[in-house]
Amino acid sequence: MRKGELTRAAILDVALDLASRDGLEGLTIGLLADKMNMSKSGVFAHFGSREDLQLEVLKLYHHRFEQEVFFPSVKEPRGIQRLKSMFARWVKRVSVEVASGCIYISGAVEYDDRPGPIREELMAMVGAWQGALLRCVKQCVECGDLKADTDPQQLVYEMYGLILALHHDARFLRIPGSLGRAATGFERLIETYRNPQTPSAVVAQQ
Amino acid sequence: MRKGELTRAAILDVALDLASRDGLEGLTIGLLADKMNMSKSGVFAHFGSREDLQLEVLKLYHHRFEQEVFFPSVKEPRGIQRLKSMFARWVKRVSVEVASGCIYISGAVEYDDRPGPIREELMAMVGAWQGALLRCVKQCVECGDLKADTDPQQLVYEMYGLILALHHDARFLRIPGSLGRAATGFERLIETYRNPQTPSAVVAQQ
DNA sequence: TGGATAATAGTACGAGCGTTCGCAATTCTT
DNA sequence: AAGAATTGCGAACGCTCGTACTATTATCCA
Repeated sequence: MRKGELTRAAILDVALDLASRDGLEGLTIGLLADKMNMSKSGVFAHFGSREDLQLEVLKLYHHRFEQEVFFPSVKEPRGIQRLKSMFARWVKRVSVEVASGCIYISGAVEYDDRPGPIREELMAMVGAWQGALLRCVKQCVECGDLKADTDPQQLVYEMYGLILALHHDARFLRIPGSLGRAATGFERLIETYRNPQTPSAVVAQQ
Repeated sequence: MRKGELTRAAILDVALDLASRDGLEGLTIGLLADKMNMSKSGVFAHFGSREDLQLEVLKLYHHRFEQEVFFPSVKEPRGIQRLKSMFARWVKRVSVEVASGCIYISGAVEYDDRPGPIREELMAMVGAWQGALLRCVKQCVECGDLKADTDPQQLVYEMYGLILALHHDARFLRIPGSLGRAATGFERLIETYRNPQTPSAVVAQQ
């Protein structure tokens, strides 16, 4: 690996930290150069433009999210167990991000009315994650873990709400115990949609 | 009313629009002056600083929120009816803000890690609203509309999550039908916590 | 090890930011 | 209507931003 690629990776790593804290839109080349003990132009040269830098940071974040949340969960068997794993890892990740900030969430606010490639990329990523959740819920219905009349979109919507509330209450309002409330909310959610004819689901409930 | 106060109010009105769209941090005096067909210094003179302007915008938003959501709801009789009114008006307000943006929500992301008077003010306002919801839920428990073992904080948490998800899915992802999902989620929520020994609550359900 | 190539620093530019200040124009008051 | 007070404009300041260009230094490969 050449030196250039190495420093580029190091820059992106620091940039992800900064963007998590201040938002993608708050990410600035000057501050990034300071943190890297480099000149502005030295940092800039690794990316064609600030927007390219932001896109790379976004991709890096997505990659880490997949690595920490998605991939370990799809190793779990289909059904409620996998869904629980997805949510648990998601909560864990966000609860860590309570200190650093979640780019999917802050990005959703920053780019809800700012067209361009970053918005497109962000929408695609968040959409992909919601899509993965949706597929998992549908599998839960198919295999009988959840009621047949379950509305998958509705369930995903409410799961997302629990995570957003966690981010809001824990990171912004600094209310203690938010993590437990997310977990409690999820359990109640699952309980509502659980198929009473499948006691095996109860057993699978660790 | 003197002319100065009149233009000041007009400026704040436009500023609220801009801040809803671009966030409080994205609110800029130059753009505001353009929209007002005034000079930058002319606009600036009405406020001691940009931060003061932002604080005034925040207060104006809070006032409108109270006017549209809170005050009409406290006229409803205590209990589940008032809670339903609060949520319904809240949803209605946010669904309008899907086009313009909600400052409570965008502000929570913008100022989750930015200390200062704006964060303090914002936290106080959001805290006050959550406090009002909390009191209302407690009254629901006291008057028997909701189960005695209801955790009020938990219920408020989940209500907030439904609203955040609405803002996220409708404004950022532009998913149709999100409004209905918020309503459905709330109904399920109430159903879970409803006191089965109080059929009167079912009657009150419009 | 020497020459080609890549990586970084330095400087400068134009734009936009919040803010200051002095002056002109308008509005209010009596 | 005249004087006083308020209101708004225009220009300028210092700052930071992203970006372009040039020169110097470090790294890679034969």
